[in-house]
Amino acid sequence: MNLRHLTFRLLEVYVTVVKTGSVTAAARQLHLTQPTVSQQLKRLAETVAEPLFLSQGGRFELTDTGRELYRTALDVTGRFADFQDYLAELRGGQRGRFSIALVNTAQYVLPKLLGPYSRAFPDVDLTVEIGNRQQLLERFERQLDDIYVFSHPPSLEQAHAARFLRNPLVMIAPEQHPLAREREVRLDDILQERLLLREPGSATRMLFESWLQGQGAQWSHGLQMASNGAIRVGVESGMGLAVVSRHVLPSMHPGIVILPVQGFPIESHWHFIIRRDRRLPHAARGFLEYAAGSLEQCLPAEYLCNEVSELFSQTMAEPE
Amino acid sequence: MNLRHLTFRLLEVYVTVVKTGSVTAAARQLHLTQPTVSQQLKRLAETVAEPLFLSQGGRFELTDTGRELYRTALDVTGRFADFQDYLAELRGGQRGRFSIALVNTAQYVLPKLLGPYSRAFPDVDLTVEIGNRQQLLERFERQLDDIYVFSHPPSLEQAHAARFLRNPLVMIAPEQHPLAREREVRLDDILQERLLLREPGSATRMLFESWLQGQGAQWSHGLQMASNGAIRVGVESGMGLAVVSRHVLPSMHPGIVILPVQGFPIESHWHFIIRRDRRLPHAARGFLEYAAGSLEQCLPAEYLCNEVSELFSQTMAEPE
DNA sequence: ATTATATATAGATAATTATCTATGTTTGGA
DNA sequence: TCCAAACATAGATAATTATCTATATATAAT
Repeated sequence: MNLRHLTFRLLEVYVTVVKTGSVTAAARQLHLTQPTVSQQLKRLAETVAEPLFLSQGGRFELTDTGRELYRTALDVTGRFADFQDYLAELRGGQRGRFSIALVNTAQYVLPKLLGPYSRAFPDVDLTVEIGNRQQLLERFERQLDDIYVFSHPPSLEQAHAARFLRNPLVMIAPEQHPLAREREVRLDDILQERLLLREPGSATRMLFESWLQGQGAQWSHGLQMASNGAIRVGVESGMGLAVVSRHVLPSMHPGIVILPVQGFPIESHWHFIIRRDRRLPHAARGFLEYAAGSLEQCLPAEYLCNEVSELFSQTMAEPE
Repeated sequence: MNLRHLTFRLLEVYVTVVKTGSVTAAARQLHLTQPTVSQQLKRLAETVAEPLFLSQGGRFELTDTGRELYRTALDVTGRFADFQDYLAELRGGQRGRFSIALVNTAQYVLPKLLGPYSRAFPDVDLTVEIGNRQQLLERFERQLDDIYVFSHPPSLEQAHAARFLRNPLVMIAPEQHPLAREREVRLDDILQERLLLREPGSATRMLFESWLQGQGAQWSHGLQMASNGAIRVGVESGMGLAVVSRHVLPSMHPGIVILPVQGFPIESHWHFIIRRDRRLPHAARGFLEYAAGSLEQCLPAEYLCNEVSELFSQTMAEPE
């Protein structure tokens, strides 16, 4: 037999024999029969092609070679145990890396979850990608990320999705706006106003436009702005009205009011999305588990909609 | 597959692949075919149950797990290589231990060989046992030593033997002895003298007595002394004559003369003896090889009789 | 687009391992 | 001197490994 064919198991057996000082004891400890261990020893000695023990009978004593092999075996199995610890941590989601891609709007909220998570699992390397819906869809196509956050999941053929947070869209107006004090505002009352809109690839815009279409209405004047922050400031300084996620507004938002337009807020939800065909890193799974358990502590109760655990039942059910 | 069944060979393959950065190159280097290496990699990844590479196509990149495994594999195979170095040294006879048992008389000569040997191989642990023939025979029976030095080998059934040095027995007398100046002395002339003899178990005594018997003669007065040194001093101070190995006398030996008795010196040889049934430690073999090559440099030419290398042909011819 | 190169998959097989049960053989005590 | 405990040997078998040849597929460079 060649040294190459030496297995870790065999070294493990050898170490146990040396530690216990007895073949029979080692066999008991390893849940093997005594002859099995005897034969393993014999094979090991043949492999090394040097005697490892003196006195074949009764108790035995190590030769120098045996002692040297014992040292080697301890080092080697120990080093390997380290690697297995590494794997265990990895699998427990306490270590590793994953990437998560967010739609722009979600960046106002997700840090509240990601922050505590990162503090709890400092050995996980986390990459956060941000883009509008269009950009994210491209990343999704190219399988660049492990978890995506969309308000409307792409084709469920390829992905699993679970809602985790309400994302109400509200109509906002400057404080000085004539309708700012009304109890209720009808859509028709504002269709002539100027509306600040996100770019076409944006989810917020898509949602609003499809809602509008459902109402059979059409807006007259629009002005496109690339960021939610810019829109907020624009509204504040009287440039017009806008439809934004409720989360874009800080809890206190002087200078801006939410108009109680009929049919508003437009309800939508953010989802965690994972691809069916991509192996989910343990760390990513760990994050989702963390989210399932800690969403309540991290985010305001009024927006909660924790269905994250459904992801697990979906993925568990899948064939390997 | 279980991590236990992991072989060193597999790690070696993995390390080679990572080092060369290519399956094909690794295969060439290891004298394997490319599919073999591919499959080994696959098996390894299955064993670890984590992906080790990204991008199945073209060139690949290690994952974190792959890198960690690479580190582990390097450590482990490196540690194991150390052990193999140890084995190589052991087998080269540069390291290890053995014991050699000498008859009393040989202790006057063997240090001249053992000294240079020990300086040349400082990592060999050497034990030298000394006793008279009888004591050595007992050690031989109990298989306590690796090499024995006898003048007459015990049963060759059980042992291999090879002569390495002449051991002439001489008759010595005090300088003042009446026959000290004679050209030749007849045995009859001295049979009445007092003879200082070693104890019955001694080889020198046995040899001399059997020679005497061959001559049909018998000695009248004897006096037993336990050591060659004591005998030499005894003769020097006029206690009587003695038969000793020529090697017992220093090259200059004032106060003592060698009597030119008829039939003297009694010729005999020292042999290196090794048991057939006992595994010869590599270091012991190394010593014998050293002896075969360096006897000439270590011992006076007049006593040389280097047949040590015959031991090797004998042992080589033996079935395993 | 074509081709050359690198990698993956499939299918086969001899060698080896891991393990058992049953049965000898030593060896240290009672 | 005889026994019990520990170790070794033999023979058997299912699982696994190591390796091949032949073939398919993907990638990068003309």
